[in-house]
Amino acid sequence: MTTPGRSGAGGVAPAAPAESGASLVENAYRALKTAVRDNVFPPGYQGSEQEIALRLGMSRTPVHEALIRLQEEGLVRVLPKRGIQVCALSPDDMREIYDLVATLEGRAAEAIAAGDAALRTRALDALDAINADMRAALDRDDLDAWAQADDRFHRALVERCGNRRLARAVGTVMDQSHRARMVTLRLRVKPIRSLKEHLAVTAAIRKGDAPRAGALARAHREHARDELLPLLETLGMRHL
Amino acid sequence: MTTPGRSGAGGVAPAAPAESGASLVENAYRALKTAVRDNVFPPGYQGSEQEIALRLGMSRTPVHEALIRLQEEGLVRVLPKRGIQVCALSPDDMREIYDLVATLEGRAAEAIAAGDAALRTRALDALDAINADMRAALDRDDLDAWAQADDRFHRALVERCGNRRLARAVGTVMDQSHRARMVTLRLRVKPIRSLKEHLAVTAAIRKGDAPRAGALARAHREHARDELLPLLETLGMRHL
DNA sequence: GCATGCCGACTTCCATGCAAGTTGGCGAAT
DNA sequence: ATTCGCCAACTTGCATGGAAGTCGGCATGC
Repeated sequence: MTTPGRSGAGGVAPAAPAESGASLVENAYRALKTAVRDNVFPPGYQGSEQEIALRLGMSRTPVHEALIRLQEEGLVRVLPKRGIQVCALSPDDMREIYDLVATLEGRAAEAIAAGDAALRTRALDALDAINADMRAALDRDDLDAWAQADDRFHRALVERCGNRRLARAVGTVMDQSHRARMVTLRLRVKPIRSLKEHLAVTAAIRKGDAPRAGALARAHREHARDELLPLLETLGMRHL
Repeated sequence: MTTPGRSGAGGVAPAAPAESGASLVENAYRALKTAVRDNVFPPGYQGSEQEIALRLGMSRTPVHEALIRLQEEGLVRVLPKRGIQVCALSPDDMREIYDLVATLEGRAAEAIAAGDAALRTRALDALDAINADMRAALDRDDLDAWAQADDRFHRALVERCGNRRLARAVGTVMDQSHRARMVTLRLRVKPIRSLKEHLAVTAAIRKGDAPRAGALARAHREHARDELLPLLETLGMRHL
């Protein structure tokens, strides 16, 4: 029941910030996606469409449609007549995700390095700025700012490679794993190595050395995976 | 308008083969996907949810929900209050798709070649059988059978690499481009080269030479792209 | 005590109605 | 002849109600 009386208490989305320009389905989609990403919904199952609709102040229909989209993206599962469930990720899922992302970001770095001057220049401008931000965050020991810069670096890589479908594919699995990354963020050692590897990738792109840029970007994600997976196994995190 | 009077004429799905075990949404989803894949719907825009619902013998709701899924997969676009549109693919879209598929199938071949003996053996059994079928199809000059074997080879590659998300990502873009591939199938020269390259990939996997298997699989798709794209440009196919 | 069958509360599924928005064409004014 | 404005027909967005399915708990039989 979850005390529907006090709807504004601390629920999934406080009566919806709503982004009033969009449709209700869009609002529901964003609110639910954010809620899953930020671990407002734990990985286990949660509630019914009715309950969510109540909390978001709308009817069941737009919630239902938003859930279809989220299911398509692998964030939730709709059990035929039993409610909805937030997908949990096993270590094997994380392996899949890192493998896929390593491959695609490798290709993205390759494509940028091999691209024409205009593409490369614009990408490098963005990457340099992000690298500077990351260095500043490291100097301040600001872990959250570091994580944000890290996200931006990887996103810039795939969004500027000239292949929107590749960027979308990466985005989908990154959404799936966002929650897990946040959980493990503070468990890891100080991520000084990341900046170095980002700089190396950037340098290879600047030189136009496509194979090297690709290999470095791929290796970077593989390092992260090799650091993360044993940690998960050790902590016995079967699903998160 | 498309003469809604003669509903049984030769429409999208002849009163639905229906797969009675599933839900209406699932039926609508499959019927529409098949219709788009098989070019029953031309790339331009088509009709309204109402019309489709009529043809499939159901209400608007399940059709609407199926369309949401198809939109998420990039097959159709729902224009806010104006109806639905089947997505057309530009040559640049085809470039994106081939680039993405080359990358992912390359990685899949690599993973299989580097995988443990059991994985490799099972994959090789499947690939060998498919290669035999393709050879037989070529000997019979059966282009349709060749295309089917080609599809099966590439699907086997990604479905047996041990990464379901990779397989799904490939499947999504292959669905998008299926129609275009069918259109161009008969324009190309006799695809004797494909079999050779498939055999080379298979051999590299058998030897456990992962880098080579990956490079060959990647090159195979790049060859197909280099053969297809100029053809599209020449024929002035801006969208299909 | 333990297994079994039934029932009620809960869920999604789907049909339908109304509201709101867009478009194309017709008529009137210039 | 041309342009502008309005209106009717069409579209999806969303709410709601009934139908069908699933599960947990309770009563009943052993």
